[in-house]
Amino acid sequence: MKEISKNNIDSIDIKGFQDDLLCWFQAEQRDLPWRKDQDPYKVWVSEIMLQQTRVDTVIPYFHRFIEQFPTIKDLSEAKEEKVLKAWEGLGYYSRARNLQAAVREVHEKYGGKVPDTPKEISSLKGVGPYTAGAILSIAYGIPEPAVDGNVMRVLSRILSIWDDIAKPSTRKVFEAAVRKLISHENPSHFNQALMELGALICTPTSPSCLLCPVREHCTAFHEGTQLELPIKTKTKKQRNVQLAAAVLADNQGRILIHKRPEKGLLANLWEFPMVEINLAYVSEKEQMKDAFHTEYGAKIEIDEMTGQIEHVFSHLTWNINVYKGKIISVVKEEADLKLVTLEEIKEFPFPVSHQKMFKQFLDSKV
DNA sequence: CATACGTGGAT
DNA sequence: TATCCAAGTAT
Repeated sequence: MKEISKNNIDSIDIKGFQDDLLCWFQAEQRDLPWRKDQDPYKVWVSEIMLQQTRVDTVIPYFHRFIEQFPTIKDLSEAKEEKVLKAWEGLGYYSRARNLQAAVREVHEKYGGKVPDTPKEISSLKGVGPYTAGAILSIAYGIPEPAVDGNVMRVLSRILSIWDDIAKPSTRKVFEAAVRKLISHENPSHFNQALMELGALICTPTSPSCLLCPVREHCTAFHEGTQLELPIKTKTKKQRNVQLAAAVLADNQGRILIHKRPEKGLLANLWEFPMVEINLAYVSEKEQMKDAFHTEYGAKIEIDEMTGQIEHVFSHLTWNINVYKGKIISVVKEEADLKLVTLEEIKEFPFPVSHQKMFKQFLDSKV
């Protein structure tokens, strides 16, 4: 059935395809803040923020980030905590830390100029095949593929490519296709147009084929297979973790916060102390007092539960029972543990789940 | 290669 | 409500 369709890369009218695509992009492209100029730094920041993240979500973050860190030098010299605070709520926080590390490398090793070769730019932390191609093409006009989810969806339909786009190896198939199709006159607009088409017209569930500028070049449109493509296998389901957290105050009303480890989930963000709960055990409050003593060296008193938080990540779910309590003593006063006032707490980067937790705590006081 | 890594919006 | 997702990368 599917074998009937050839991958039409060799029969497609490449020049006609490029012209139709580029003409459409020229007329219909969205007015986005990172399209104001081609500053490689701003292109870079936008591409990192846009990884697995919607345009509408990114826009306000991009404005604030560029205002706070306008240049490579500014970001290089910033405290990591400030960078994470600027990233707070965007998710995938290693992006922010990798971006700063890479920007520092560019500042020191390349005199502040973002490198313009595939080899050099790909060696930077957080810059993978997609981002390397995006920066090279958009900022420097170099004809490199920038294959993201949009491009795979669009080209799977146009060229009738039935490979499973969930498999990492499949990206290479699309990169090879882009190398044949890309406009050498305008690689920047070509790559952006492919993505823009995926975002505006060639959407996952209901593509607007009748509005598509390249439908006459599209195998799927001719064969009516646009709703079957791309092929993407299911991901497996995630696990649950039961947790208990506590917003703990000392006798001056200061709150105890904890800095998460530098690797792994929500690395280097701050949180309210939290412990995993073992179901078949003594009461939750007793379990918490024990665990808080072991983990944080804190002697505490747990008062009432102020709420519950369910937080769904891409790969797991946190179910958190949130308590309020008092600090009797903190033995382990180290760098990852701080007592802060309600005013100071605003300066620290928290995951969204803990922002919600803090709101519940404030509400419970009135 | 498969899995970890966040979040909020769409259907 | 459940599922999938949105301009991916590191390990």
